[in-house]
Amino acid sequence: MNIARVIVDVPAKQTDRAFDYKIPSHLEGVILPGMRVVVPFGPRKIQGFVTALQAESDFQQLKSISEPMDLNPVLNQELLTLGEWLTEKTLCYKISAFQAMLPAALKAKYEKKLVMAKNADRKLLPERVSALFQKTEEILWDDAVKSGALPLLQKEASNGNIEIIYQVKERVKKKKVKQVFAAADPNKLADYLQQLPGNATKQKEVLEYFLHEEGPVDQKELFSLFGITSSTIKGLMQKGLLGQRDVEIYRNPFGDREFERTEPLFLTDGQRKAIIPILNSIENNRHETFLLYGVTGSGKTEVYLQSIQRVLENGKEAIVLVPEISLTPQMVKRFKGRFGNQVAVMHSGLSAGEKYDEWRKIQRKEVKVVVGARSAIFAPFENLGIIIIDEEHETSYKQEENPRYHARDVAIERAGNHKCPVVLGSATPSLESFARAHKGVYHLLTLENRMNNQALPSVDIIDMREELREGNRSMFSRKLLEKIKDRLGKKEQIVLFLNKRGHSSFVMCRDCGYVINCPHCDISLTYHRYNQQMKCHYCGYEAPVPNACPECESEHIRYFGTGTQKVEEELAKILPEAKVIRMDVDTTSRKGAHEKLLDQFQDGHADILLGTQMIAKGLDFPNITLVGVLSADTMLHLPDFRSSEKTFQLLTQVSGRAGRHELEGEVIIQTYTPEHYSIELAGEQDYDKFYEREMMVRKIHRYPPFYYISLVTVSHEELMKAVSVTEKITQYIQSKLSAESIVLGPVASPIPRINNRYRYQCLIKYKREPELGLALKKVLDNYQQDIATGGLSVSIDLNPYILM
DNA sequence: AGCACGCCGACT
DNA sequence: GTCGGCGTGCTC
Repeated sequence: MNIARVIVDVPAKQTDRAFDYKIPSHLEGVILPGMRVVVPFGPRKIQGFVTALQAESDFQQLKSISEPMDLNPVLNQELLTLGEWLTEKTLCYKISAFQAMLPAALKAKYEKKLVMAKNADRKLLPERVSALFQKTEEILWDDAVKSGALPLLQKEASNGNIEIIYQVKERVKKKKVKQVFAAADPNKLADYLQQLPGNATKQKEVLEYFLHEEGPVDQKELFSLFGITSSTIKGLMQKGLLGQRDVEIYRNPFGDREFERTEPLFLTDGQRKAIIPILNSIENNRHETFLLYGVTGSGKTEVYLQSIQRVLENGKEAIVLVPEISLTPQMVKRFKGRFGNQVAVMHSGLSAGEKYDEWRKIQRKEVKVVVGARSAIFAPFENLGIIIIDEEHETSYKQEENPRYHARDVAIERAGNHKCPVVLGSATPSLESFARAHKGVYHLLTLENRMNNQALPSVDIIDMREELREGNRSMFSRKLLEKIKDRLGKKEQIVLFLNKRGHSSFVMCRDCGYVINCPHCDISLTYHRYNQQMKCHYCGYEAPVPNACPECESEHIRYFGTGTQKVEEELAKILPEAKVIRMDVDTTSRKGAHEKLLDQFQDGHADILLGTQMIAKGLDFPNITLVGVLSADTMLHLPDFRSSEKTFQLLTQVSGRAGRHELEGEVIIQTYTPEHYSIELAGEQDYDKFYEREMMVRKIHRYPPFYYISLVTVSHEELMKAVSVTEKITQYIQSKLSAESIVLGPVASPIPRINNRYRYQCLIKYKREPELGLALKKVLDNYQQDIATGGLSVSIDLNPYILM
């Protein structure tokens, strides 16, 4: 078994297979499946993943593995197999699947450099070249290109005077601290202490310290303790009195924060009824998917916590997924509070190094629970007892780049491997999941009442067209304003929700109606007030607001649409006494800002919390009695068959923020389309009715959950190329499918151009097409050349969540 | 994805 | 005659 099958780090069709390598004798038994290795590949060296060991290979001229990159495999057998599965399910490259399962820190970094050959005679080198090597031993390739001396250097390389080397490097280093310890016994230290000259005061102090404390001490601590620098330590080390070593440590994103321990709460009848089947499944090692459907505030989290507790008692591990956006300190607190340092947390707010450290805690079995966003589903546990997905309906569980996986699917696959339950929790389940629960594919568990039986808040829907007709042109309806004033008077708190950050959404000329678009994308530019710039959210293009309309030269340029910033300004104008905290991507991007703002609000330092998406979930403050949704329809008109569902879910989630404790809550929803069923039913907080209504719509239009959908998006710099390729793909797919399936296309994408690339697409709706995956694979094969060199891009999503 | 190899046009 | 353009095919 001295041959390794290796998947190399070259994401391309032609290299999407295993390459065999010899394992050099000194590495036999060291190299194991799941390890990262450095291998020679053509003239360069690259990273690869060992997927298996074997005794023989069909290939004649095997090369040898250069070196291992890990002491222990980073992928266990289950994850290796899961990688294969991912590849098939999402049509991605094997290497992409493996990399998606690991923290980004483990992705290789490559360096290409030039060094002088060992036997090269400096004097024989051209002057320009030897001058370059005067300062450094090695020259980075990119620097060589910039210097313009590359042709010369290459010539010397072919003469054998210069070597081109390829290096594979780690992206992130393990964090280490230097520790100092006594390297001699106390007697010897005491002896030396005597011999030291009187002016060596610092050395004396340090030695005296080590007479009592022999143990390793962080060097930093010594520095601050005695006001010394490393030279003092070095001096003592040279005398053989002290020793120094590097110790690996974890970065600690939570500081030395203590989390207050909590005990399991007494379950309500409803919770108890819901948890029994889950515990049953845990005890019997049964793979089963539960849909835990409970209104906001019904205590789903406690059900999760106690299920996990049972899993831990059985010596197994748990994965909890929460949407990125609600992975708030509040959420972390609940899990760390219950399970202490058995919990690892993985979310995008952590640096690459911090994520890597949390991942290593899992890998080393130092923790038993991981709470994290989408990618935490790949946590390298080996003894999973439960997987929980909170806010199951959230679209952020779908990865929108390759591999385009849905965490829910991965969860069910992994739970199948481990014979353990999956719990999907939501107050507003996705139609797909609720339908599956109805069909009995998932086991439906319902929490009907809020804890302490609080009433759901009362919801008022305000028709903003009516307001306009009656002369109210502000963004606040009279009723909302009145209620806000009322709460301000009572010292109760208010949450205002707006689904848009920034200032205005687009810039338009009032005279001719010209909307300023991005020159590279077919999308309007967004106005950002802080720097007076218009920005494209797709390609990053930025430009100042023009003084005059580019079309008609009118100076009546106006900003349309309302963002959080603008609301904040407006509030300051009409309610100057109100203290407002604004929470959106712009105010929470700094580390810890999120928590700080929430703490401020909780401590009553503000009356109004104004924010986007991110305040829709998880907030649980007793003093909130009014929730205002400033514009319910912002997402309703998106070209997306799920827009009604998303609107309903969002409104329901936001409404749930009010009146969770003793005080009763009220919700005001402002809208221009009050008659739309998703808004009307959100007002009535009737999920079941919404489900029925929406299912009818989906059935008529043949969308999920009645049909599966797949989306092929083609893009190219030339419009005609994009169109013709999409046309051919559409025809081919059509010819491969049964009569019940529907192929829509080719049509321009909802955003027909991004970054100067034209985008066309083809949507496939089907009930059963076992051959579709194969056909789509063939499509990719067929256009492989154009994709590789012709600037063509073909992306395939087998279950898209964003149709743009 | 790189990179080498190879086959054609424009220059010392 | 050679330098360098980028099309083609290979990487264990």
